[in-house]
Amino acid sequence: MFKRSPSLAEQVKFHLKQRILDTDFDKDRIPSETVLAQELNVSRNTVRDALSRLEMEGIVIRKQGAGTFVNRNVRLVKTRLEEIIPYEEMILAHGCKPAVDLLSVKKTQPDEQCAAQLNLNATDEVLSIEKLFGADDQPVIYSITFIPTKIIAEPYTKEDAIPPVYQFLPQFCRQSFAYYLSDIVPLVATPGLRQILHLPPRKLALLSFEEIGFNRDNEPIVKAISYFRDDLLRLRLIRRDTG
Amino acid sequence: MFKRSPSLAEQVKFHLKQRILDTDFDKDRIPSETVLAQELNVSRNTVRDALSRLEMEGIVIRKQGAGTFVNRNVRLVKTRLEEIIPYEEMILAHGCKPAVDLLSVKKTQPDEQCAAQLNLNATDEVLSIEKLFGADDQPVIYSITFIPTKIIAEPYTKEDAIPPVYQFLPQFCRQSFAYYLSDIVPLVATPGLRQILHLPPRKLALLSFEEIGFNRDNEPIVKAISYFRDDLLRLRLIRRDTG
DNA sequence: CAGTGGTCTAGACCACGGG
DNA sequence: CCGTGGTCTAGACCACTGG
Repeated sequence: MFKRSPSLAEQVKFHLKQRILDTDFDKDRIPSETVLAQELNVSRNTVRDALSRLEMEGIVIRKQGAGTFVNRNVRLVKTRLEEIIPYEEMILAHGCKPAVDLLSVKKTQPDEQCAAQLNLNATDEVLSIEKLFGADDQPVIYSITFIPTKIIAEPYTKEDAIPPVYQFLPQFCRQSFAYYLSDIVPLVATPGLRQILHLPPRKLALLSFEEIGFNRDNEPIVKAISYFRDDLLRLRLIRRDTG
Repeated sequence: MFKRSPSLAEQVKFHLKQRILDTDFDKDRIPSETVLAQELNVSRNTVRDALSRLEMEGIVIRKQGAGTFVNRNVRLVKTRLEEIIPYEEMILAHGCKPAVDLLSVKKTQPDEQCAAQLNLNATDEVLSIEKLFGADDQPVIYSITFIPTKIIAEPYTKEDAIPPVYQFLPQFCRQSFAYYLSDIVPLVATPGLRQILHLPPRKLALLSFEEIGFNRDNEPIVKAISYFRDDLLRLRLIRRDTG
């Protein structure tokens, strides 16, 4: 029934997700793990793996002794912070038409903080990429990305900077991407930001992400700052008791 | 070597965490899963379970074919948003002395939004609990919690409101607590908030959490709003590629 | 090539929930 | 009490990394 790659568990997860959307389970109750395992012809562990992922996303609630149930609340969760997803997808998940506008791509001298965060010398330069993301033709995210020029290994064009950085890095820098260390910072929009994001007069505060990206050798390879219209792009997440 | 409860995997995780702090592994490399399984006399799956949790916390990095390594960067992560932890612990993790000040406990009429979020009728009241958390005697978090009075089943005193709500609920409301659905919202501090949190003149923006808590039957049972001094209590997290 | 982590299986026992 | 999810085991094969 299933092939390998992506993993069986991932396929089972996808299958169940679809079934949850399509099917009306009795009282939102999902068949037991044993039954699912037999139906899908995989081991119970694999089913459990898939269900665990769905539970992490809040799509499903498990109760020992009772069963596994669909969580109808969590259609409200549009973004899962722990996962990196392209901003276009985030905008799509909010039901809007995404757009990307590449504002600029240029080599610059990093400021002191940025140089320190990326372990750069005084003479090292960075490639700075400015983008503006729109949702239904309204600007919602403004981001600046800094990549040390010394790690860029392949020739690139402006257009190559449009996709997410973590695709640029493997492609043009021969760098793996492992994870972001992200700070969530609130701020009062500066006049410059107000103009770029077309903020209405009443909208004063913005949310920003300040992120340092690391490769699999745990070396910092990219810095990114993103400013969000939190009123248009809700940042919502699920929090659980001590896992 | 280990007892059961908490789970073996949890104990192994704890054991490894200690060992990471105490031991200097060669080039930060942790023994292989097979070796650990033999040493600790548990199955490799259990070791993997423990390592997966450490990896989620960013404490460890795994590389297929190469090994598992300590991540020395992630001492910087003070808060894991996906997990609910008492604010006192969060403050402790920042290296500060935590304090709780119970500002008020009183029955009130919920506003329209709150009533809708908690599925309340027009006549239902809520117990509102105001707290102020300090770090090294400096106020850093101000929180208000709303619990529908109709679910309160046991007599309580003011002091019972000091611990986290998700302890109050099982104890006095016979309610299980399953998860929070949390919105992250930036805002410009109002004069009232400025006074409560003793904000310095330059500090304009605050971070707030607007959370609805659900029980295991997926019914909303509590609303909480928290305002953070993000400059004193850094909100930092690890983001990975699509799990 | 040997050794690592990644995935999957089949089977066992436990703890809990609801009838 | 039975059926559910929670935990653990032993063993297998794969994919990848590094020397």
